[in-house]
Amino acid sequence: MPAAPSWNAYASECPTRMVLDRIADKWTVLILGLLGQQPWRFNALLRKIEGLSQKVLSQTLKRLERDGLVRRTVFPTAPVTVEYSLTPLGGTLADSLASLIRWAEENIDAVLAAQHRFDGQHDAGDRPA
Amino acid sequence: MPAAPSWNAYASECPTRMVLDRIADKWTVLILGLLGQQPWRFNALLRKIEGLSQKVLSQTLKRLERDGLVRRTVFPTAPVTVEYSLTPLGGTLADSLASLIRWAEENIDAVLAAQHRFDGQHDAGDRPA
DNA sequence: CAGCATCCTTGTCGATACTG
DNA sequence: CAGTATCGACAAGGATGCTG
Repeated sequence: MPAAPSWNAYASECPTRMVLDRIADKWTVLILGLLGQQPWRFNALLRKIEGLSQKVLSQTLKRLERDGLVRRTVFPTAPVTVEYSLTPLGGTLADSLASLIRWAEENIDAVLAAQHRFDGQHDAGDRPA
Repeated sequence: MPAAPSWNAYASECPTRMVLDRIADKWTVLILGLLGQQPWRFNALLRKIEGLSQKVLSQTLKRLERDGLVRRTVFPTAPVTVEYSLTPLGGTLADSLASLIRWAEENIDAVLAAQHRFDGQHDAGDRPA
């Protein structure tokens, strides 16, 4: 059934909501962004993505594996080596997410400028120091 | 300065992180997804996006306005009418986000199937009932 | 190396009530 | 209609320590 089942992400009980909630996540975007380039080992991801804890990395990878987006490959070396890579399904998503990262990096200047303008007018009430 | 300042979203203190954190948000994706089609009024958005509370909608819209992605237009009718629309900057992002929603709606079947397979093998330990 | 288990601190969000 | 204010519940996330 490649047909359009007309899922609707705007309906609260729609399963797409769950998926959207998962992929619309800062860490997921960054992780899949890296996996889109090449396979990575656990600790390599951890070092690459600053501010990410093992706990969250572990959780997120497990979820992504369960969702069929990431493949976990264990090499029976000593000590054990584990490699994470994209599945074909994950590959179709990684492109969209990479474009998000690119957007952020390309438009951060404009966003920062907009924030300054906004804070100048609406005299700072709730902004972080 | 259209040049590449080499921002890096993988550095924890990089401002792009903040932006990424904001746009990689379920509600932001859904909201900008709608605004990409046409302008919307506050309560219309609220009704359209099931499960979204006024508080979160209000917060999110304010942030998006501050980031220069959304324009808030007040019409001096009685009672006052407020319309939310995309700025040009927001427009460049809305396309990427719309593709995320589309991905979710198109691939939800594959994800659901993967979850079943996974849960069958790794005997359910942490899944929600 | 690649994790899991635990504690405990945040903040995020939903529900409710009130204002211009 | 378009919000703001307050409260309380819940869960995500960081820090730490331990395992195969």
